[in-house]
Amino acid sequence: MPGEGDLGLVDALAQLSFAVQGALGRVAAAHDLSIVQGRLLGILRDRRPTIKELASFLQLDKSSVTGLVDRAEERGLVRRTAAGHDRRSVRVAITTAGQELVDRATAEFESEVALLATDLRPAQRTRLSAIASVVVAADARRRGIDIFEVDPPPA
Amino acid sequence: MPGEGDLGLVDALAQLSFAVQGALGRVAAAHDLSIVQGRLLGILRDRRPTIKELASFLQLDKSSVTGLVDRAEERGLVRRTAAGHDRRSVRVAITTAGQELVDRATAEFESEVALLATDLRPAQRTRLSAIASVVVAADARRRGIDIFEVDPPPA
DNA sequence: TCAAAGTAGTTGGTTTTACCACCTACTATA
DNA sequence: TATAGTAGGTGGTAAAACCAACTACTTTGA
Repeated sequence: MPGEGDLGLVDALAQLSFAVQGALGRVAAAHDLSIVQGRLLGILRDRRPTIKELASFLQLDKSSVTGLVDRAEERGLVRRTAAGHDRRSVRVAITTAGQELVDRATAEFESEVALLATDLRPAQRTRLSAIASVVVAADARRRGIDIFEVDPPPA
Repeated sequence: MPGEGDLGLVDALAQLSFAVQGALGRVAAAHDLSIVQGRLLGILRDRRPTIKELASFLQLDKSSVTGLVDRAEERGLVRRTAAGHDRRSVRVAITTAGQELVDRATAEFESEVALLATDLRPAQRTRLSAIASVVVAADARRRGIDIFEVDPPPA
């Protein structure tokens, strides 16, 4: 039996996701990024995926990822590098400028999350983090994880 | 100290929001809606806001809401009605067709949430719902709630 | 009491970012 | 080695966001 002010799991999750996306959107906009562009940089912090892997992870059409990477590359945030032996394929890596940008944005997002969590007690934060991690893991597994190489040796 | 597989609050919230938005996006797309259009219908389930109130709640420019409502109205999901005495203003109401659509979509979204929550134990679901509700309430308060009339008498 | 200022909503123009269908270049298979 | 398949890109279209300017109405204050 949900307590006073409890929205129920379905509504609470939906509204929570809007609150978090709002925070992400504000932070991204402050750096002239869209949410998806910010997400791209976040992914590239510790990965060098191919276009196809990005498309699968971001749930976008590969031609959308082409455009996404194009725009980030024009701004010098990202670089296309040759992938191993398959000469059709490309790996996307973050540049120093991109790294700096995503670091700044991440710090700002941390402040936004702190604001969102102001009313939570420490134990609740810990629980939220743990439970959300389980949900995220379940979702990744269910979507057929497409876990790509992490931290391959820099070119 | 976060346990094994714990992403930390910041990452866990961000990724959770993407998982939930993905589910919302799939459900919306299955009914030829965007996420925002679905959100509009969700709001209208029990409210008759003005364009301005919608803009503030959805964090959109009012001209964007004009377009959003236009498209929904063209599909017969929504209706503009005269607001009280202020003849500049308009109240947006859901139609029967819109109601049916949002009911179907809501049911599908519930299944998606059930999938996301498969790995959670009952107590964890309860906690997630409660904690998320607190966060959502804090966010609404912080944004300067603009709570609009709920269930005003139908015209 | 009525002119000026303010507000709700729309219009028009622009931009961004998706999508799809198709194309090229390369790789794997029979 | 012809043929299938796959990675990525192109070109065209559409949705949805923004801003600035406009209309119609309401509020204010001299």
